[in-house]
Amino acid sequence: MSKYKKIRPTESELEILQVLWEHGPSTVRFVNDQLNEDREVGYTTTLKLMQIMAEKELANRDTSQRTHIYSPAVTEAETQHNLLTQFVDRTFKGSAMKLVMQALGNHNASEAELDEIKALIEEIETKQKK
Amino acid sequence: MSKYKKIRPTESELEILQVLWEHGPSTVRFVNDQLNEDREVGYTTTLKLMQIMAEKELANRDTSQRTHIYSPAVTEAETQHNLLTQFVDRTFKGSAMKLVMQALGNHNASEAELDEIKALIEEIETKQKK
DNA sequence: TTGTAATTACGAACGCTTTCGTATATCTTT
DNA sequence: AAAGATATACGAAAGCGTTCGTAATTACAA
Repeated sequence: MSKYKKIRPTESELEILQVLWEHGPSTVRFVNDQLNEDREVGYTTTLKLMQIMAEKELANRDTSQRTHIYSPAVTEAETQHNLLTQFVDRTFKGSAMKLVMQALGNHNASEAELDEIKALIEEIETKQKK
Repeated sequence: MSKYKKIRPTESELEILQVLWEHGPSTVRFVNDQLNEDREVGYTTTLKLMQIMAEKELANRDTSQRTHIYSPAVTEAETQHNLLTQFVDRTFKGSAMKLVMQALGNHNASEAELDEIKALIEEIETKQKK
């Protein structure tokens, strides 16, 4: 886990990050349009949030043009990992296994997905054998 | 899933619930003492939170004595399930599998735990076969 | 009984996130 | 060039959770 940084985007920031992760570098206008497919958000609201995200270094912005371009400054994987760790600590008192059991038990998993998990378990076991 | 209710305890409320789940019906004094083993919290702070929790019906309180007794009004399992669902929606866009993969990949799992998961997968597969 | 301790009740303040109104600048269109 | 559209900047307010001071009440002890 390369550099240490506690990435803790808020709920709104996470929504925006998800747009950036999915679509790559984007304008405020574009992000706002995406958000508005789910719920109504004012343009300046999104703008403000993205400006804050730039300050916090959750996003980078290119201000060379009049219309600024924002890109994610954190990866989806590391953010998910951080949020997950935090969530597990809080809700499951640190027991990731309890969480996995809950998740597996409560959500419908396809055969393919279960196979994926089995493969992952195999892999972990192989590593541990050494 | 018996009654529908969106259980969304805040972080502080969750801490208190965890004390109630672990120790059963408790006084504010007791809960506050427990919390103070981890971090400093004022007595009236805890009191206030627990009063709010009673209002929100996250906890029940018995006011028949001068010193009120609080008990959890929600179970640990259903609360974890709700928080997990919400978290998965937010952070993994609803893909519980992605979450499981992250959790499995990033945390050290013992052989026994992996066996447990394999057993659970077996069980799910058997059910689906039908 | 009088004072001390413990408990509940209440309200206010603080911090953080979110929302948005308004001002200003820049581009586009006519 | 003027008008309208679009962008950023800024500040303030609203909402929510958390914290705590203070008052009022009840129990206990001297």
